[in-house]
Amino acid sequence: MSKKKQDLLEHAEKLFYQNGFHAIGLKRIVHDAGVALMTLYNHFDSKEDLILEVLKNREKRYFSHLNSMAECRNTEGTVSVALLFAEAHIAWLSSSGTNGCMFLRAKEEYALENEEIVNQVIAHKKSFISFLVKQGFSHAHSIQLAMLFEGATSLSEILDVNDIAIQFRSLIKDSFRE
Amino acid sequence: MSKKKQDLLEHAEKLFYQNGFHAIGLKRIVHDAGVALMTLYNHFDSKEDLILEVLKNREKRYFSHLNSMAECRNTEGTVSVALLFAEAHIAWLSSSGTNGCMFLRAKEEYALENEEIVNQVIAHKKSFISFLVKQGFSHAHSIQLAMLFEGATSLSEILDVNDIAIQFRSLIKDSFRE
DNA sequence: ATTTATATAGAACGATCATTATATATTTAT
DNA sequence: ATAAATATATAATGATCGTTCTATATAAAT
Repeated sequence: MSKKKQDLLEHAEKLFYQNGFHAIGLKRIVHDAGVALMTLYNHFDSKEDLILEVLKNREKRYFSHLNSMAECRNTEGTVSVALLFAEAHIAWLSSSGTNGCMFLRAKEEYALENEEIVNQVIAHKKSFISFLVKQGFSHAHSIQLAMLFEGATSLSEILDVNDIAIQFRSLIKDSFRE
Repeated sequence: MSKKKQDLLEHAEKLFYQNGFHAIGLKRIVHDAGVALMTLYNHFDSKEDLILEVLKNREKRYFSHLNSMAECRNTEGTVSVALLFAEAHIAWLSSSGTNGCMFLRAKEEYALENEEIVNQVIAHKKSFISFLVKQGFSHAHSIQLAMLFEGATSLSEILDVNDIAIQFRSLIKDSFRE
């Protein structure tokens, strides 16, 4: 991929996450990326196309992050594995910032405006649940884990991530004990 | 309160929730409320002031909703009480729509733009946790409950609320059993 | 070296944004 | 009935929005 395109994706992701999608203009994105406005339109059809690609990029990175954790999985047992992914998610939250889930925010902002964005976010969340099922969790347990993950993400906007991590682990131990 | 003002608050809340705060213009709000633009500025200092009042209004309604549930609390015991509030929250989600938590969305959109909005949302979430503590839950359990509530709200954007309710109750039973 | 592709700055487009001004009307209170 | 308060429609403000056009410059490929 072109370096300019990569710069655009990176700065767009950061700005969208910190300010929201409607709140940030393309002028600001190209300025921060150090790129001309026409270069953006050379790589992306529209702002909403840029948003779609930003989300695809972020999804790929998030799953890579989880998978890299799953690899060093020397332990079996539902609790341990769930705790493993919980730590991975907490680590993601710590480095990602405290502005909620970017996917859900995109869906919320474009709920009535862009069906493609909405569908892509729904697909992402469903494939996250599928990912958990593939890891050996039951469907019910996967939904429960997903709920806990979303809850941790939201609450990290209000409370310290370390305090959340403690209760996060505690909830998992109680719900997944064998 | 003036009826015009109430109409404005109601339509603003609905439009903000469905479209986002930056995405919706004041023209659209006054049009839907059947009111002149200057009437809005007669009742509110600015768009962001309107947002603050919408959130205050919603917070009042949400806590009223929870309290009306707490009143018909003929049962004691941590699990039963937690389940009671869980049902109240599920009922709120069912009637509120599936676009996430309006408070967090406001905080996210104005994170770098309006400190007052951010602080009001943080205060709201903290007073929700305080509410739980007042209901007799430990601090740790209150944070856990808050996390579950937020998770249910987020996940209701993706899955059917009834399916969520099942796992929601299951998580509470596991974590709050005496 | 010449062609082809990509990036540049800057202006223009039409639209919409929040906000203010103006001047007329309607409602409410005394 | 008279005065005060509130609501109305409309337009203007200056700014910003996403997108397109133009014309020049840089870079890559043949």
